[in-house]
Amino acid sequence: MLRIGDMARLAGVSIKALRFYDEQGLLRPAHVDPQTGYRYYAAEQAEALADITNLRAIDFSIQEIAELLQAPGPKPDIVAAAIARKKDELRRAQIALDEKIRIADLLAAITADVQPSGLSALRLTVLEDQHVYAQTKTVASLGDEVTAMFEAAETIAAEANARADAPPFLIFHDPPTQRRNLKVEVCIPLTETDDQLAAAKRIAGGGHGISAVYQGGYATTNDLYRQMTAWLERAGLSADGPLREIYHRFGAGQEDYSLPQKMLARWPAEYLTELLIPVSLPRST
Amino acid sequence: MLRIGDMARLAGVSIKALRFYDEQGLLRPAHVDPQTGYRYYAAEQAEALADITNLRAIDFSIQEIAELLQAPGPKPDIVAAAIARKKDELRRAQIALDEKIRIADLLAAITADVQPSGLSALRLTVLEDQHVYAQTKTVASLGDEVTAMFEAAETIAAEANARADAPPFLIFHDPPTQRRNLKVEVCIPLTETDDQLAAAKRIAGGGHGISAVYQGGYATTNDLYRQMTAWLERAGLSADGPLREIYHRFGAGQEDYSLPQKMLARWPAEYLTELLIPVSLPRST
DNA sequence: TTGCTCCTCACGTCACGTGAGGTGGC
DNA sequence: TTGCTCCTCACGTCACGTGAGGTGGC
Repeated sequence: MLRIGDMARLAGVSIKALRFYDEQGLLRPAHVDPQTGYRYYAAEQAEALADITNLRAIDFSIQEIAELLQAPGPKPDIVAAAIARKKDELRRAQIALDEKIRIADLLAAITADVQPSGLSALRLTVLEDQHVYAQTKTVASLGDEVTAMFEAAETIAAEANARADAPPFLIFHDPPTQRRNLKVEVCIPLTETDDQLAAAKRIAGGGHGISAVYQGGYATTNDLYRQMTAWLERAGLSADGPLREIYHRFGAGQEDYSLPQKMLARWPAEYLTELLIPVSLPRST
Repeated sequence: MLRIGDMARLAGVSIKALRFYDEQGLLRPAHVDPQTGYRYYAAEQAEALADITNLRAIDFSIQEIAELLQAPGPKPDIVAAAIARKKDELRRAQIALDEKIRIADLLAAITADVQPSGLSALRLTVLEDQHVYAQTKTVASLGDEVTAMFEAAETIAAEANARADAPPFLIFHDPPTQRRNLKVEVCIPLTETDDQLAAAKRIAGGGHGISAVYQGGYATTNDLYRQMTAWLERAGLSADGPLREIYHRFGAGQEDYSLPQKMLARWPAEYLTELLIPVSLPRST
């Protein structure tokens, strides 16, 4: 019989870890002295412990190991399948890590330029899947024509009772700096389940964007957009999709629909608008 | 002024996160209503929050961010340097992950063969740096000659008062299955600081090994060794260095030295011996 | 007025590490 | 006998998430 310290040294784990495995029921000592509480392990238990440390080395959790070792059926097959699944998990973690390194590069590139911390104002955004009601149109100019599109779209979404609790947005298929005849797409977020509406569609996420928020009327959109693209350019990055303008707080007619209070502003000074430029992450370096 | 929910939506964080940042002093609301405790944020605070979320996205801890934002000096430089350091950290994490995937492959390969869980008996070991007193010699056969080498080595280490609290081991520069004239190296672990002893040296770690522990006399060494190499071979792996036999519990003369009780056994049946075969991890797949 | 938003506790997470304070074993 | 080993609490970790139970605001 081995005392806990012997077992720990033999297996290269801490005494605390062995006590923890005992407590969790993962590896009970072969014998516990009822007087002293001393744990005694059989030499053969080193094998069970090896199972545990081997699996811990590839990020199996204690619970996963417990389930694995209790599972009925042929052990080697079950363990092999579990390792294969874990490997997939590790690969996904690797992809996530790689993405983080590329984001670090992106942030580093931006830092050089933007004030005051170097990062402020620009926020990295992860684009999510979205269900929207969408209408695309080439408008002579921004303004009333776009407002009318939003009013109509909100009304339709409200009638279908499918509006989600998220801000509407505008996709600029032409840059906003192009004053005349720009193709724009009005988008109203819908609850995920709805697919009754004809113009409902899904915008696939997965990518990243750089966004900035500003307060006030829409007169500043163009300036900010120009500044953002200048920053991106100097950072060696470029847009990877059309600009989105997201209306977090805005003025609305609400004749045939109504919006939650939090989205509404009485005066342009209270508008809250986000400009979002999709970007692709730099190559890993 | 924005309420906590508005701020959260705008920045893509949870309300709970904002309360936590407040509590941690990372981002205090511009105003807190003394009556209700309601937190109100200024729209400009969205920029400070963007800093936080940007840095969180690349695994900065809350504390790191707090230190970074408080640090004196030119922000963009400080932030850029911190991002560079974090990138190194992420790279190291990536290397560690890659290693785990390769270990998963190694374990999967072994699983197919070994009973009962498929992993038992074989334990993955990470080789550490070690300081040892070492003597190499070609012995006619294993047995008394090796024992004498250990006795002499223990005595010398004891005289130098440099013995570390770790088991002695033998390196087989020839396979143990070669019965006659094998080159072996006797190693006694030393405390790290000692370099007075002439035959003291450092064994560099960093690699991995596969090890198995057995109880009893040394007659079984060869059998187990053969079994282990057979397992490795069938798993498509091969040894990447000489076999080590590590004596966790053994018989010793102790004439001119003495060892801690835990290392000693009275009879061969109580011996505890580990066989360790260095292996290189499979290529990442 | 009625939901909706916000508030403050309090607890859970994960696999142990770090003491504190005390006893058993060779 | 004296260290050495072991024991059991109790608390900390990290960045929030998940309620519970209650109040403010439009």
